[in-house]
Amino acid sequence: MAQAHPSLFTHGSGADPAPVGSQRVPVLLPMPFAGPFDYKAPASMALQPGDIVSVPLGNRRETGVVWDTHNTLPPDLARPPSGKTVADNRLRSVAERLELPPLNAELRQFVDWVAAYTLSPPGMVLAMTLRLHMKGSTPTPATGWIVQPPPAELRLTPARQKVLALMADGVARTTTDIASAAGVSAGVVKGLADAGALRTILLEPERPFAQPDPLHHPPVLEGAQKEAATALRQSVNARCFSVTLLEGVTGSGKTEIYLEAIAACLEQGQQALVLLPEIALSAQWMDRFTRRFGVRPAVWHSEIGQKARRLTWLGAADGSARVVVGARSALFLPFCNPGLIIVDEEHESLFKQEEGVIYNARDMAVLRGRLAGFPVVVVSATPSLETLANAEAGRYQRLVLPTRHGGASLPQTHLLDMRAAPPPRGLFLSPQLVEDIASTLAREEQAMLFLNRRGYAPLTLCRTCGHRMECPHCTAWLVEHRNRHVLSCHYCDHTEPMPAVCPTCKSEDSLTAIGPGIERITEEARQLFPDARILVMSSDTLGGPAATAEAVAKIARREVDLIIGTQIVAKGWHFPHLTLVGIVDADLGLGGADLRAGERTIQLLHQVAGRAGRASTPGRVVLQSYTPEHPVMQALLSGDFDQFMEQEAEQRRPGFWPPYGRLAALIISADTPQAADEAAAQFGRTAPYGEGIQVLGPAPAPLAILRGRHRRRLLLRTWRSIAVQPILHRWLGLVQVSRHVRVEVDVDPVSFL
DNA sequence: AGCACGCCGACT
DNA sequence: GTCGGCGTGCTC
Repeated sequence: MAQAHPSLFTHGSGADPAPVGSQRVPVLLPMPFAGPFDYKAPASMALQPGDIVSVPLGNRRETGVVWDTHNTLPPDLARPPSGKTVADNRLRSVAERLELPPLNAELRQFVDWVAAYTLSPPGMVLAMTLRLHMKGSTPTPATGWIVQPPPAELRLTPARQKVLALMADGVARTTTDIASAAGVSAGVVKGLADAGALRTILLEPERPFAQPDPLHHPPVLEGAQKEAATALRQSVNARCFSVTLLEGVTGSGKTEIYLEAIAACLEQGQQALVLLPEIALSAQWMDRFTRRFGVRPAVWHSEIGQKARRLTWLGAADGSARVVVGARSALFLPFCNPGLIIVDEEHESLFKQEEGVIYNARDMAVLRGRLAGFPVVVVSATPSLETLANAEAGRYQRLVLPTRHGGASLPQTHLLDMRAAPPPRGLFLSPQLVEDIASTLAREEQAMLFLNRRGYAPLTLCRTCGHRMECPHCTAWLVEHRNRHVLSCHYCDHTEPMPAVCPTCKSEDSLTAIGPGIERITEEARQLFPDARILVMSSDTLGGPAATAEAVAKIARREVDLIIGTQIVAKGWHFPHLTLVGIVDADLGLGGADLRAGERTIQLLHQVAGRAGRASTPGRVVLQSYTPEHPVMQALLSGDFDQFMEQEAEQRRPGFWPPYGRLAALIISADTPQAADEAAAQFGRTAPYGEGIQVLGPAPAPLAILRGRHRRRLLLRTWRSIAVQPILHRWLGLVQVSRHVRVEVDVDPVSFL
């Protein structure tokens, strides 16, 4: 029969009753649970919130963090309590506390808020912080050797003498260091140790982060630059939450100015974080930082190695990493004393994480600053409408740098009406642009062609039967990559060989490339300028950060005449000899019903245009467009972005589109269209309603099939005064979807695909 | 997220 | 007759 007191009979894996003198602690695990799990721990372990612990879970061990008993969320974001509490006698015991710095209260609160804001399980947000990939439980500190008086009978071989000579300075070294420095084998070291001439000593943990010196090389600033730097320094010195928009055209010296904010932060003994949209591409940024502060900053992004990851994490936690520069995930590092976050290129959509925990690092940076009480600086030449609206409303301070510095002038912009002067059939560069490139090259200056499309041609069509080559797993055309003789999907990893005949009608030589990609433009340019030294910059031609840095260096050394690139060229590079930028298809990106298509296009094209004429020679920008009357083209022509953004604002205001309202998207995906439709219809039927609340959809997503999954979208739009999270919570609770249907919630969506 | 438990096809 | 597919459910 059932045991009267089960707890009396269980043993081993720890379901015994919590004895007096033990505590019940919530532990948040890096897993998609609704909240922390409770464990018990002996009072002698004296666990505190923030302690990193190892706990049993099922039949394995997991690393988690002792969490707070009471939540710190505002009512808007708080979730309904999960309800059930595990009885004392079913609690398992915390296995050990790990020798790692605890997560401070500020970071724990940040994790909870981000989880609540994005409707993600808090454990998944914690996982972004805990990405240490700790092998084993405790990190073993390295051990080294130092000399000690040898016993009299020690035999002194030549190899041993070399080691002892090296070690005479009393510095502790590891076996491998000794072996390589003394030019002997590791066996010699071992032999000396066994003979009693060396003894082990714990090495100090490595301090890989040299301290940046705020006085190393201060810039000479004047006028508006000086004022802006002073204002930023004041914000940092105030040591309280504020947000400042630092706005200035490309080449106006924004970086130098915000480096002054970092200097102020260093002077106060606090840590600074710089978020860049694509850290792997920023060799030039590192150089500027190093020139200013004398040392390189700590770096964080998703591809750094295990060791660097660990060091930067610990450096952030113990304060030895004074400045960290990183991609969006660096926002979740456990800084012990943060004093400043800079978000450079704040308008960049790369700050939006679109998978897993869906969040915008720019907005969450502002949140972290608010929770911990330090300033945040967002930086852009073309600020997002969201940020401009915040500045307008007085929530953000706005600093504007009106001119380029160092005598450089802004490039002149020319619009080419492609309807009036089209290129020859099958070609994509208009005669006027070709002439401009030719004369630029003749003057021995550099020119650039920009087209934001990889590959040779975006569409392959059969002239006989009209068949289009499409991805079998996505609603997308296959893009021809002629270099590799393949067709490839840009939304999944599908790649197939270029077929010889049409797969439908079997006609030979009937498949035709429609439209240009960067490879096709390169082909055209090689024919037009056979003597020019051409460099192609795209993610296909540049394997990684090292190759990108080398390409940029080649351009700076003037070993290239014509650069042909995708958006990789728009990343803030300094190309001093570049004087002409030709934009092959300025209209690209304006199609589709995307809320921010215009805004994004103008940001990208302005950024590309900004590559021209950064030194003393004036630059020229030529835009090829079939819609020159479009407001985006006109704004690029006049350079009046403020006016363009005001027009955008006026279009969004009446329908309470962001930033004058809030959006959240529900993306429903399933293996079959029926399952997706059924789930989407259920969400449609139970959609929230009320004043200031509206639901659009369900509708097939523009990418109706992605990686073989059928996708439907719904869009919740509310007044700005209404929080979307509680509405979404209630809504999700009303619908029970089958296990094969996935529902993603995207609060503040950027992409509408 | 992992991992075990649990029912239906192709093999030693 | 088993090994193993991944569908479902649980982990304090």
